[in-house]
Amino acid sequence: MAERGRPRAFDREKALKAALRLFWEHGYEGTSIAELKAAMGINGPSLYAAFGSKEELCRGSSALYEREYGAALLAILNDTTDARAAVETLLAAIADMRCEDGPRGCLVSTGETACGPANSAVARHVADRRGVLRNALTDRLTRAAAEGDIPAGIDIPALAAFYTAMIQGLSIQARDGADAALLAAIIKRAMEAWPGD
Amino acid sequence: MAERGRPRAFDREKALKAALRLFWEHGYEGTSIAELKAAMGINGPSLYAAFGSKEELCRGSSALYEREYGAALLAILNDTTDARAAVETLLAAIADMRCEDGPRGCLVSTGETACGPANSAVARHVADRRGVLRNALTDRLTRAAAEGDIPAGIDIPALAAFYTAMIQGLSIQARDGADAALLAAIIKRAMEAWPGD
DNA sequence: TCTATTGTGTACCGATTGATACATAAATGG
DNA sequence: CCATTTATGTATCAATCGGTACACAATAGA
Repeated sequence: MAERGRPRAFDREKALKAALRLFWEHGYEGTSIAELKAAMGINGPSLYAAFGSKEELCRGSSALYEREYGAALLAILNDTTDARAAVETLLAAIADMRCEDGPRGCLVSTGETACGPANSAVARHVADRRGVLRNALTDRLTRAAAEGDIPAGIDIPALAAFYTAMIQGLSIQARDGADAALLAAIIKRAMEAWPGD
Repeated sequence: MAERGRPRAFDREKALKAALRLFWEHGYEGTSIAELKAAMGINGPSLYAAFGSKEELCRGSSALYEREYGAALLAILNDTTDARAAVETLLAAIADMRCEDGPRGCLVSTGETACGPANSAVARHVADRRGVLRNALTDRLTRAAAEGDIPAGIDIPALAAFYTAMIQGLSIQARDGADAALLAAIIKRAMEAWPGD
């Protein structure tokens, strides 16, 4: 059974991608519906019919971001055999993140750290995603400790928070335009803090 | 010769402080003139007569921030004899930053990383301030290398960028509500990356 | 007191914000 | 064909945005 009614004239995924790009570059409050409509190539009613509201559109973009960018980060973290290499490769991937030819750095790590009272729900959502990334790091490092990749007696949550902070700092500096060599040097230095080296 | 005309009925510095608090907590785009007027306890014409525009008010708040908060950070950095202690104390001060009972973390380090096209000048201004902090770190570490506090052959700009990234990560996590003990543990870990340890 | 100067309070400006009403177009199922 | 369902395009909504016109109040110098 196919879909009833007039078919949608635009590609939902492509439109979502255009929205993601705008939110990534300008933030939630810095992106207007007018700009979204233009970039997505659709008009108001189509946007609201397909996505509900600006906030729901943002959550949809966030979900797309997780699929298209976040998942790869978690895969690096979890699938790299050596824990140290996993973290180092993760940091390198963060430094290399970019939305097409647009904004650099991790959207979640720097996103909506401050916003107006009316949009606090969006800020909380992004902050929660930062928590997810930190939890993933914590889990991976806990596993590393169990596997002997990290010496006993190391404060794992603190170590995870440290590398989370690195991700956030790298993302800000990437967004500010730091060149790849500098980011690589930062990562090299960050790995000097790896326990037991 | 005293001032002519009707005297101002509000304390300019106090009003600026109230504005700073709002910008710190909600960011430039997340703060409306209506909220500023309410918090500053003045009406539109008084605000515009005294401060010019929202953007100029923000720059004024930024200048106040530098005097009230930034200067102390630079003092720690430059006046602490031992370079390692200077950096460690600086990081601790960042972790401890707070606007009264309001937002935590360094305003500049996390501020306006994304904003709408209309406000890009403000974003550039804040990004420039991040550059100032990084330059101050670079200068201090260059001095440390010259004084022998840091071994020869260390990439000083990279080391400065690393600790700048730490400041940014600490600021984000402080803003997100991380407790002081965790931030202290992050700093302890960050100092493990100090060259030559 | 008179004039000049500056700040305050009200009331309002055009523009933009996020979001819709309504008529019409395009598809499916019968 | 018709009825139903869904999408599009135009035109617009009330609310809020940053910013001001204007009348009046309060000071200083003459």
